[in-house]
Amino acid sequence: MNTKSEEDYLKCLYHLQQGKKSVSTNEIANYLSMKPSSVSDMLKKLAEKKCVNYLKYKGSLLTKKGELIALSIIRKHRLWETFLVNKLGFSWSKVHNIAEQLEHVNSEELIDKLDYFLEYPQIDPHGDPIPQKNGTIAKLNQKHLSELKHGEEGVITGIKKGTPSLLNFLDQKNIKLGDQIQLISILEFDQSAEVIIHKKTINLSEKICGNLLIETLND
Amino acid sequence: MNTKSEEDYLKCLYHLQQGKKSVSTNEIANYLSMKPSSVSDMLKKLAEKKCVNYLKYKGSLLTKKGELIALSIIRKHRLWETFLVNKLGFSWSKVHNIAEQLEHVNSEELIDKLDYFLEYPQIDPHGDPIPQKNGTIAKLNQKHLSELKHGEEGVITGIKKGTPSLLNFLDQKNIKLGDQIQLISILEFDQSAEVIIHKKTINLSEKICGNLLIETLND
DNA sequence: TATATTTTTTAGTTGTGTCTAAAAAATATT
DNA sequence: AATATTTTTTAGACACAACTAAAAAATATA
Repeated sequence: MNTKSEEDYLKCLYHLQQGKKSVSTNEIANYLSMKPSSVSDMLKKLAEKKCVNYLKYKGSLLTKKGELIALSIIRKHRLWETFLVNKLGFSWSKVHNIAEQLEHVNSEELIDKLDYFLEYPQIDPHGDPIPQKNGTIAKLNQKHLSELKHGEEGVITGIKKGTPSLLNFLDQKNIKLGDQIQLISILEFDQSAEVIIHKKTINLSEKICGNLLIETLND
Repeated sequence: MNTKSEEDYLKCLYHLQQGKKSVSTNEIANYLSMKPSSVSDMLKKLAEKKCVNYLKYKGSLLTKKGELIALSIIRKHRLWETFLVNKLGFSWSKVHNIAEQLEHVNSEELIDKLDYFLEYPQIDPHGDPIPQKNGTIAKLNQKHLSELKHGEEGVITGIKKGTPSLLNFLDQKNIKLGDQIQLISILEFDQSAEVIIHKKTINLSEKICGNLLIETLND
């Protein structure tokens, strides 16, 4: 078992190392709001536990073992966020701090049962993919709504130009960041989109489609 | 805010002090599987925080402040246990350790929303009353099923004589400890009981009634 | 009541995870 | 290449919450 602190470092390393060949001590300190000396200490400890490849003065990277632990914590974090939003009715933006605490609760059975209860979600309310139990994780890719294939679904994760009239429209339709959306078809005569959102089919104009950013699972 | 450790001591004191005028250091140490010296240290600390009335060599009792904190943690513990059993499908007996972790998650909004999601339960799956947000808590009283008033409901919290044939019967009907049960009426000619359990009405013989212990909220 | 036993507290130690300050290594500048 | 700057590590301190061992107080026993 790992302490809460160790788990925080592993998760932090996972996020920082994406697409890099090494993560510096200062980067970690900055990300976690700690002093570099504290980070050095912990890296030494995690290296001894074979969770991190750490070369003095050269930076760090997760080992396979460390990466799997990090992914299991990210999995817990994102499942709990999904629970908080979908079941308890929290808004998208208020769940992070609570999930930061819940992610450290230690029980494999709990997470298995939560996953089942949530019906094995693939994407969390922020549009980030939820790692599977075995550590696999889908790649992210954000597109315009109009770029989706017919039938493809995703999560609304951004609004390109947040003009008041657009925000008003979305508010009126109760469309929020984090909502699941599925493209049915693009109508040829005006390029407007038939979509399913909140289990209802509605039509969105070309202009609106172009301003909605959608996170999907596959290319 | 209080540390996990402080919360554990306050909760422990709440449980130990029921019906007593003081709790000894050794009792606490024994309950928490710690050494008396560690307990002395913590009692001094909690006394400084005005959570405990502590007289050297004489024992301890919670202050009103300490009691309210203890009740809020017990409230969280019992709401989470209810969630684990009623929503995630855990069995009655496996939820304690997980709830011990979840009870330390700190977010008032989380507990409010969980309470609503669970439809404001009054009793947890072990038949213990759930403290209200304001710190009030119902008294416990365990009765035989046949002692309930008509229409009264409670939770099955014990089986008087666990003979194999009775356990078999309960197993076959899928009746478990922690299940909610409501008495409709006692039939005069054989003293058998009409009850609602799992949303269905069934009849239980006098003998079975006499062996089921039910926790109810009121006298 | 004097002594023995039990309970409780105090004093000092340990491990974890943070910190500050100083030293060492790596990198940038002249 | 020598020096200055930045980054990183080491060394030592501190808070927390546990521990052991010894001292002190309370209680029981002879």
